[in-house]
Amino acid sequence: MASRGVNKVILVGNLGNDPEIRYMPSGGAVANITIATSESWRDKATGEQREKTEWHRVALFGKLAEVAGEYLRKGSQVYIEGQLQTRKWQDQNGQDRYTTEVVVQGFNGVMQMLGGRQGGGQGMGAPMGGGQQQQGGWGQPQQPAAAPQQNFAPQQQQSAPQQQAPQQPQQQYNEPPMDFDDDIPF
Amino acid sequence: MASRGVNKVILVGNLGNDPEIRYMPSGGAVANITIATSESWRDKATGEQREKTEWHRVALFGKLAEVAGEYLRKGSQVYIEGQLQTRKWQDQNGQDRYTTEVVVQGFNGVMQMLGGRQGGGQGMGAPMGGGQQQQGGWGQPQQPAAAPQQNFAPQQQQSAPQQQAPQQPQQQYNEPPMDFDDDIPF
Amino acid sequence: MASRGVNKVILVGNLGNDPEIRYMPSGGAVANITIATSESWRDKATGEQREKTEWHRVALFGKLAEVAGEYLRKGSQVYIEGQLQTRKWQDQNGQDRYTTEVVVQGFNGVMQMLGGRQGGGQGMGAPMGGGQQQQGGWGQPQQPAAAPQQNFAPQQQQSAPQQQAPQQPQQQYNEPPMDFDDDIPF
Amino acid sequence: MASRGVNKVILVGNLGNDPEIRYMPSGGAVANITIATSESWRDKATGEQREKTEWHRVALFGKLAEVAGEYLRKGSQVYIEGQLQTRKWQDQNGQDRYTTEVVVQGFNGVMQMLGGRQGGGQGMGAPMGGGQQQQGGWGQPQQPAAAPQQNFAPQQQQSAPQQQAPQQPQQQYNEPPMDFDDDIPF
DNA sequence: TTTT
DNA sequence: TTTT
Repeated sequence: MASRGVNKVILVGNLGNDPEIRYMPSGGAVANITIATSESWRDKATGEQREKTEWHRVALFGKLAEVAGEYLRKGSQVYIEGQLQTRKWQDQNGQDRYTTEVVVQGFNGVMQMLGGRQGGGQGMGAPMGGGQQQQGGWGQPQQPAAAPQQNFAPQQQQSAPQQQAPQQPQQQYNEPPMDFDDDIPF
Repeated sequence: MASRGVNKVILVGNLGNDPEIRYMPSGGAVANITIATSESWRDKATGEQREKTEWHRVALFGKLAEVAGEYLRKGSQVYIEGQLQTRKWQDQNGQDRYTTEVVVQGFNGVMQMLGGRQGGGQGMGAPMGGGQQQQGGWGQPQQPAAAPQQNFAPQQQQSAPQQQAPQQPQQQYNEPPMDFDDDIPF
Repeated sequence: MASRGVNKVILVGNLGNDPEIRYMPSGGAVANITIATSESWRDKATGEQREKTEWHRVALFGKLAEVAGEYLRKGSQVYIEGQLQTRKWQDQNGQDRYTTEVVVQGFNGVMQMLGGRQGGGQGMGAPMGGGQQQQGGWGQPQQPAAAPQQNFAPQQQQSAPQQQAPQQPQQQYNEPPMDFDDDIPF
Repeated sequence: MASRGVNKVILVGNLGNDPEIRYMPSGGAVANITIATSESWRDKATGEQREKTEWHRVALFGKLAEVAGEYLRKGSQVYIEGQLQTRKWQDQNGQDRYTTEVVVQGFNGVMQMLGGRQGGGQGMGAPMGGGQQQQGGWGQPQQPAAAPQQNFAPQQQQSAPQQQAPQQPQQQYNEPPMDFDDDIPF
C-alpha cells in the first residue's frame, strides 16, 4: 500500500492478439495481452523511412482483466497504466530466466479502451472474431449472456472456465504469463 | 521521430550500484544503472509488515549517460523517464533470450537527480565510492576513469572543477534549490 | 470510480512555502502547497542563460494531506501525482473566476517525499521552520498547531516521537534508503 | 533546455470544439483546444450514478498545432502530453488574472490522435465539418490541397488567415489563448 | 463544449 | 502479433 519510489508505465497501443484470460484459484481473473507501440523515423544515411515496433507484455488482474476479456480484441487500441515487474522462472534446463511485464492491478492500474465502440451492431447474429479485424476500437462484450450486469457478479463460474477444465495440457507457450499458478513448469 | 502509440516509463528510486559507463564506437556514452523501487504493505493474513523491492535496468545514452556517470552513485535517488525496450540475445547455448530495459535517450528521455547535492566536499581527499553509501543525493563530479575524455565537450573542464580546485570548503551548496523569493503568483 | 479519459499530472519540485493545513467539517485534512518547477535555457539571441520558474498550486486530501503537514516544509522536494481540476469562484465584484489546481486525492494520488530525511535531529531544541531553509529533503514530524488531533489515528503518536523524546542525537537516519544488499537479479 | 524538476501533464479525452488555429508573427502555428475528461461514480448517499466532466485548455505549438488543425475536430479523441503553464493577464478592469493551460510544445510535447482514421473515405467530395460529428476518431485533412507535403512548408499563407485579415475585431472570447500576441486586450 |  |  505504501511505497518508496515510483514505478509507473504508460502505454498506448494496439493489441497483437485477443486477450488470454485465466482464473486464479481464488477466482480472480488474469488477462494477458500484448501491446504494440511503434516509432518511425527517416534514416539519415539511406534516407528511407524506417519503423520499429516494440511489443509489451501486459498482465491485468481482477476487474480490469474481466473487462479486457470482454471488450478487447486483436487490434484494439488501449491506454494502459501499470508498473514494471520482473518475474524469475526456471526454463526446462533449470536455468534462471527473467520476464518483465507491465502489471495492471489494484488502484494504481488503469485500462482505458480507446477509439469508441466499433463494429458490431444490434442483432449481430454471429460473434465477431472469425478472422475479422477491427480497427482500433473495442467490440461487443464477448459473453453478453442474458444478464450483462452479472459479468462482475460473484458467480464467476461462467467466466471461470478452468473450473470445468482445470488442466490445459495442450498449452504451448513455454513462458509463464504470471507466477500465480504454482505448478506450471515454465 | 514520429511514433504511433505511447511507450513511457517513469521511475523514482535509488541506484543499487555505481553506474557502469561504456562508450560506443561512435564515441557516444552509455550508462547502465539499476534502480530499486519498493512497496510495503501489511499482510492481511499474518498481519505483519511486508516489503518487496523491484529492480529496474536502465540504460542512458548520450549526454544523460555522461551526467549519470559523473554525478550518480550507488544509493543516489533519481527520477527517470524513458521507454521500454526488449532486446533479444543468444545465451551460451545459442538459445534466444530477452532482456527488457528502460531506455533513456534523446528528447523523450529525462534524468533528474533528486535530493540535492550531498556528501563530498569539505576537504575530502579521496574520491567517494569506497564502500560508502550516500543517502539519496548525488555527489561530486567524478572523472570517467580510463574513459576517453575527448567525448566530452570543452566546457566539461569547467564542470569538473575538482581537478583545478579539489577542495572547495566554502562550497556548501552552490546551486539554489529553487528561487523561493520569486513572487509566487498566488 | 470509473472514468472516461485520463487526467494526470506529475510534478517533481520544491515547496515555495510551508504547507497550509486545514480541516474540513468532516474532519478530513486538506493541505495546500505550492511547488516550483523550473527550466533553464540559453537564449539564442542574447546568448545569456535564462531561467523560468513555474509555480503549481497543489491540494492534497486525507492522509496525504496529514503526511504533507507533518513532514513537508518550505524547500522540501516532492514527487506529486494528481489530477487537474479547475474551480469556479466569485471574486469580490461578483465576477466569475477560475483557479486550476493539481488535486492529489484518493487512490490515484501520490505524494512521495524526495531526498531522504534531512536537517533536524542533533539536539535541535526548537522546531525547524523559523526562516531556515532545508535543501530538498523532508524534516522531522511537526505537530499540527491548533489543528484537531483527533483526526489522526492512534498510532500517530508514535510517529510524532519528538514529543516524548525531542532529542534523538543518535538518530542519523533510521530509515534505509533501499535494501541495497538485496540480490539484484541482474 | 535543462530543467530542474518535472512538470508533466498527460491527458486522454475528447475535444469539446474544433481546434482554433492562429499564427504568430514568426509564422509558427498555435492550436487551442479544449479537452474533456470525465469521472463517474456511484453516490454513496443517494445511490445514484454521478458524473463530473473536467475541461482542460490545451495549447499546441508548431508542427503539432498544424497537425491538430488539420486532423482534429470536435469530438476527436486525443492523447496529450505537455506541461502546466499559468499565464498572468489583466482583465478589462486592470485586475490581474491567471489562466492555467497545458502547453504542448517542443520535444517534450506529444499529441497522438486516437481511435484511427474515421469517417471520410475515398473520393469524398465535400469536406467534413458541416455540423457532422465524428465519434472519437480523427478525420480527413482539412485542406489537403494539391500538395499535402506543402502543409508544413514556408508558404503558409493558405493557412495563415490573419495575414489577410490581421484584425479580428469580432473575436469574442475575452480570455487570452496565449500571450504571444502583444496587443490583444484580454 | 466532448464522450459513454 | 497490432496499427499507420
